[in-house]
Amino acid sequence: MNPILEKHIKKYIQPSEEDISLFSSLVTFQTVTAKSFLLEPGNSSKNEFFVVKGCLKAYYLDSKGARHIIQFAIENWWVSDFEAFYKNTPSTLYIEAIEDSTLLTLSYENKEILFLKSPIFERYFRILLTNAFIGVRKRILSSLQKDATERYLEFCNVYPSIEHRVQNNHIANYLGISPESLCRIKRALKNNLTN
Amino acid sequence: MNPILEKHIKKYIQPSEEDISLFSSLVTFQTVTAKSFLLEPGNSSKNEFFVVKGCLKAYYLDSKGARHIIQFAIENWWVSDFEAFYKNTPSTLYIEAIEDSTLLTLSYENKEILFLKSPIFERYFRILLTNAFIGVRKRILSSLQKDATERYLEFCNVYPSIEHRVQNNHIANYLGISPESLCRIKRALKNNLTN
DNA sequence: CGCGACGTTGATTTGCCTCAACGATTGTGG
DNA sequence: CCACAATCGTTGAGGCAAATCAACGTCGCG
Repeated sequence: MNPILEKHIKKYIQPSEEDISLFSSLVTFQTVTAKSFLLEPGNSSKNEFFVVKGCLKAYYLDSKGARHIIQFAIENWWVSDFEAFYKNTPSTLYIEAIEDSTLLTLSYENKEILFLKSPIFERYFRILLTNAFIGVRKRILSSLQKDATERYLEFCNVYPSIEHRVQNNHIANYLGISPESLCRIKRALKNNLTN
Repeated sequence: MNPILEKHIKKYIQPSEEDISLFSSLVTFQTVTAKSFLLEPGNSSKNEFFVVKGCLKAYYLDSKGARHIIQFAIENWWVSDFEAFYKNTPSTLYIEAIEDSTLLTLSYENKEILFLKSPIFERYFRILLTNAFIGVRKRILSSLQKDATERYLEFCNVYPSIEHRVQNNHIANYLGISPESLCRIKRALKNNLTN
């Protein structure tokens, strides 16, 4: 078993040796270069990815072709197309590597096998999902009640390490503002610091 | 077991008779009048509520005292303060009945007992959470990429029944716009239809 | 070296908020 | 059951934050 994932699992549940080796046998190790696609609409492979090292982005294209980044994934994050994964609907999500990355891949079929043989992992994924849900709820609240500057500062707090790893227009896209606005926000903040 | 909840459960999993009667023994039946509070900050009782009949709203008050409705709950919805429920942090959420409602209440302690004795319900709640997560993600996308008119139309599609059950300013609050704006949006839409 | 992608800056426009006033509807006590 | 208050919905005027449009500088790369 990959030690990073094992450590992550043991933060939430206490699996037996057998549980761990079962999980280990069901995931596959993978290294990808920057700009590789792990998921594209039309590609029907249903996988969840655990980021051991590197950085990914998950985004949708809307009906006008505009891109909307919904999530970044760095070390210790799981990322997948939840909707396609659980609802058997065609995927509309792109998952793309921003940096050269090493990943563990868990297929839909293997996840079902995992749950059947070691139901303790239902709990693991339920807890992760709860945390993700709480985080997304917070993001809704801030998108509704906070202005762009506040949201940018919040982003910097939540993802201090990402801030220098992804380009400006990706962050602007995630925050739902234009790259020009983000640029002006950064300038205003810098001026405030030096005055 | 309440037939409405039993039907809801059986949409997602196949529990045994014993599972169902265990669940039934762990929830309590409750009727409340409109404007009753089911959860308030400071009230440390940790419960999840299943709406058998009626309508609730869940909202936060921010540091400036402004209210932000994060969720409506009607028939067949579960509602709770996820954050307090799972993280043992003090609750900052209000859950309030909009209509006279009948509810089933599941306490934190009983939910843990439920999971211990009938782990199949881990799966039930994991699936519900996944669906909720997908819904909240969609809401983020629309709050970031769509204007107020589009968000209102989306709301009407997602909650056609709620639209006439809750007052205008609640819907505006949920959408993150002012009641005045929502009023103007409705007028503009009506004019478009008649022209 | 030259091309393309990205970041920066300014000018203008736009969507929505805030404030204020007034009409409609609901709820309540006499 | 009516009268009045309180709450909610509607409309207009003015202001602000952020988008859009356009231009230019900079950096990395074939």
